[in-house]
Amino acid sequence: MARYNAKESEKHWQSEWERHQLFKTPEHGDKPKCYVLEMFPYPSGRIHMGHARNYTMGDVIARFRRAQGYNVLHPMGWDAFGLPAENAARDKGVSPRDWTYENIAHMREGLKMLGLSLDWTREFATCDPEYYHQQQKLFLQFYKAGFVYRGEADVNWDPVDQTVLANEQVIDGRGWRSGAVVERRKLSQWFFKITAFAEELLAALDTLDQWPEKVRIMQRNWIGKSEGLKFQFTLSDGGKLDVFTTRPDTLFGASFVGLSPDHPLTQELAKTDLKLQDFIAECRKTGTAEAEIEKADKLGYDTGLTAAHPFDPNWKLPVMVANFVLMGYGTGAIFGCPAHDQRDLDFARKYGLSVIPVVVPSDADAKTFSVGTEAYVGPGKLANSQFLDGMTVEAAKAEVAARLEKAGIGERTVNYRLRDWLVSRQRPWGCPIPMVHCAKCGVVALKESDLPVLLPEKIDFSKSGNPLDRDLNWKNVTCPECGGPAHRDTDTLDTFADSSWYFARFCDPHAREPVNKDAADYWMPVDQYIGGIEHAILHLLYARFFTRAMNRLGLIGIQEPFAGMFTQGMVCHETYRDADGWVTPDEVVKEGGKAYRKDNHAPVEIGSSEKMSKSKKNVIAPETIIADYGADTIRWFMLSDTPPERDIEWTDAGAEGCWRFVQRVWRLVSTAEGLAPTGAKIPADLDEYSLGVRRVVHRRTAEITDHLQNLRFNRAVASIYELATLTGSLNEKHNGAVKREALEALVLLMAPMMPHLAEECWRALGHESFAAQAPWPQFDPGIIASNVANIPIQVNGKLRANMEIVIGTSQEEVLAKALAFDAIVRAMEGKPLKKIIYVPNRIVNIVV
RNA sequence: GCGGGCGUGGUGGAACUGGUAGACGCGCCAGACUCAAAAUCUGGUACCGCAAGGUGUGUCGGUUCGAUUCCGACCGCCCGCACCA
Repeated sequence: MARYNAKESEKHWQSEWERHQLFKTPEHGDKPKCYVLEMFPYPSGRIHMGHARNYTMGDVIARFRRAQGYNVLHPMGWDAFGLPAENAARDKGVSPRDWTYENIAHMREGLKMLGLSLDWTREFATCDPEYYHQQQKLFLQFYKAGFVYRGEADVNWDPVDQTVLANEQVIDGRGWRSGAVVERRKLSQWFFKITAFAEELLAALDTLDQWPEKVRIMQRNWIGKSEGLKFQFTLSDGGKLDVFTTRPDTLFGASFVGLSPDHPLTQELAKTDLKLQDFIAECRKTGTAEAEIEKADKLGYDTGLTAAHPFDPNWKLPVMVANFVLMGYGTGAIFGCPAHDQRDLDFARKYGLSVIPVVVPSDADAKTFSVGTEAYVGPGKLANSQFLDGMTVEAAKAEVAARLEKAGIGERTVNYRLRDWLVSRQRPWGCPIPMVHCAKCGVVALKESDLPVLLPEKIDFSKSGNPLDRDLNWKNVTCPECGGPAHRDTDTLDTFADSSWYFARFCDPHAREPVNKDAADYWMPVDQYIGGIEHAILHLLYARFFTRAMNRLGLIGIQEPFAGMFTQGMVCHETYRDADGWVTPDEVVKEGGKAYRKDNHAPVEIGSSEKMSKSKKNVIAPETIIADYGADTIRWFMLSDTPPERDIEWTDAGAEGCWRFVQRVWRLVSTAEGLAPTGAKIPADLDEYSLGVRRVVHRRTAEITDHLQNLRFNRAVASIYELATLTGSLNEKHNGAVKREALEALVLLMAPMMPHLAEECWRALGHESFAAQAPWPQFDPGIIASNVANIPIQVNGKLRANMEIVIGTSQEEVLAKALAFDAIVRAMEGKPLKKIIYVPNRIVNIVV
């Protein structure tokens, strides 16, 4: 018997599949449809283990559904605009376009080596002019429908490179290339009005029952609906100030009024207050990232103004500008109640403001209750609050709201944390925004007939700033309204826009409109979407928004793009380091649990397992593994052991184990003896010996089907191991047709996971057809059923004995048998029987 | 800071709606085959104990006849936070 040659076999079957166009999307027909999609990759140059994991899972679903008789759409494309291409262009002097398409070519080969059942005829890249042309049309339609508007937003500005920086390009407050201290600057930019859909996007989460609960929770929190009260303070200079609060009940605990540094009133005051200008400048040194702003030390500036308490005009609260008050949330102004909000408390302690507890927990005394360094945010009764004293938090909220509404200075409002989506990017490698700025007509939208706005052939990265802004040939145009001189918008769209509708485009990737409605009506929504948890919020929310906006425009019939969602975990590996820093796995040999350098045998420290990353040098390239063991081995590894939603650790030992299993299956099939011919009927009068085998085969078939339906790949793998062990134990005493049934079940059940090996085995079993086209094995519940059950017997919840009963044995009989066991008698000795619990056909528990 | 998640043998993990904790894989140990090694096959493997038995699912507490599973508090690690994708 020859060893299984994965390299040859995989190449052979991949070309056979392609020659017979097995994975070309079928015509609509009357079969049920199944749209399987994995998040398309950024073409970084090489596939990595994360891709291998993600695309293997999707491929298993696609192949499984095809076998079950579904029409399957399983496409692939490229999320091809973005920063890395610009960085490469700047560093290596290549064009971002060439760099990107070369990477795509490499990665396409890498993916093909995995044996994925993709319809490559539908492939596109978001940087294809054809794709971003359609995206520009969408932008114009969104604009006409009022889903796009112009507003101001902060950006990270690098004063040396004269450019806007992404958050990841800001390191410790400095530009990553120039090292210059980054400033926050305001720019006039384009926004998508996602907040118009806030309530819908929130409410519809409840309908997404095939999404992970944690993703829905994250989205819910991100949208951040809060019901609260907006009310007005009267200031000492006679002005009015609106604040928003979700805790009106704590109004008597107020000790200051906080203004955002970006609040219009702050800006107004700064005009005549140099120190405030300095303070605002200081606040702007903090980056634009929320985490950074909230982690920064609390800073405040006393404006000298005071605000009168709405229930006591003589009670004056200082009005302070505070760096932790965000302009984008509520009204950009708050009242601070230090006793019941941690940020306010930190701030109050720093600036010596009073801390008055007004909500007292039920087990504390109002007279002595005080707040130290930790704010009390739990439930309780109101105190120190005049007419609110003794009320619950909820009642007090309602009371304050009612009184302020009656006084005409307050209004109950709903507020969302969700902000509108800023889509302008000052970058040259993105989808150009199809707008023109005219001195006379202002901002003018292009006509559809003027599209596409193509990126310039050559993008000049030799100087600082945005290349599109400097390319006057490209930038200068005539105004579509008045024909006078005008210039293009030199910003491009956030690459999140590109990935917000590509799934709809795959339904007909070359349609003359963004979306072919007929095709989308058939294929959408995506039945199973798979991707990383890191996209749980933004990408999914933006895609949901796009789909709704397109729905309003009549471009698509559905509201929610992804019926089923699954987020897979990351791929990790041990890290190694020596005195000179990180060491790559292939520079290391391991002996007896210790690691050494291959070249000079110097000891290497083994570090924790972490997400594979270039920076920690703990990357294993899928191509290497495929070259050594083949695609089926890497696929099997990705599906084995670790539940798909959890992080997986790549280990050499595990890979070798998978490889051995590939060989074992091949040996089982190729050396099988005494099989009945293909298509042989199983005799009705089977002996118990062969019947027992059938029972297990059908039981495993049922299990594996169920596991795959629920994306429990690791469990399916475990069941296949058990099935393999069973087929290995078959001998000359077993019926030949039963043996064939067992082996064919093994091959077809593993086929979605190890498709190449399955084809080879299918041939070896005498079939001329493709395993990839064979129908999914069926199981017969009548064969699975067993008439005996094992019953554990416990005394006081502790296992003492086991017995076998015939299912349906009466309770009396079961208990009598249980009480007769030696071990039970011994365990009960000298203790009076209290009661017996019997769960039919499951367990007996004797309480003494 | 805010939000989300995870924690079970030497190791990855399994345990359906609260009902025998450790399926299956890796590793390790023993045996078979072999001149030998590799590969393969068979058996064993939570911990303590000769055994009877006892102890065990991050820690502490609670509910229950019975808790890995439900509740509360804590500890540790990981992810997201709007210009990375």
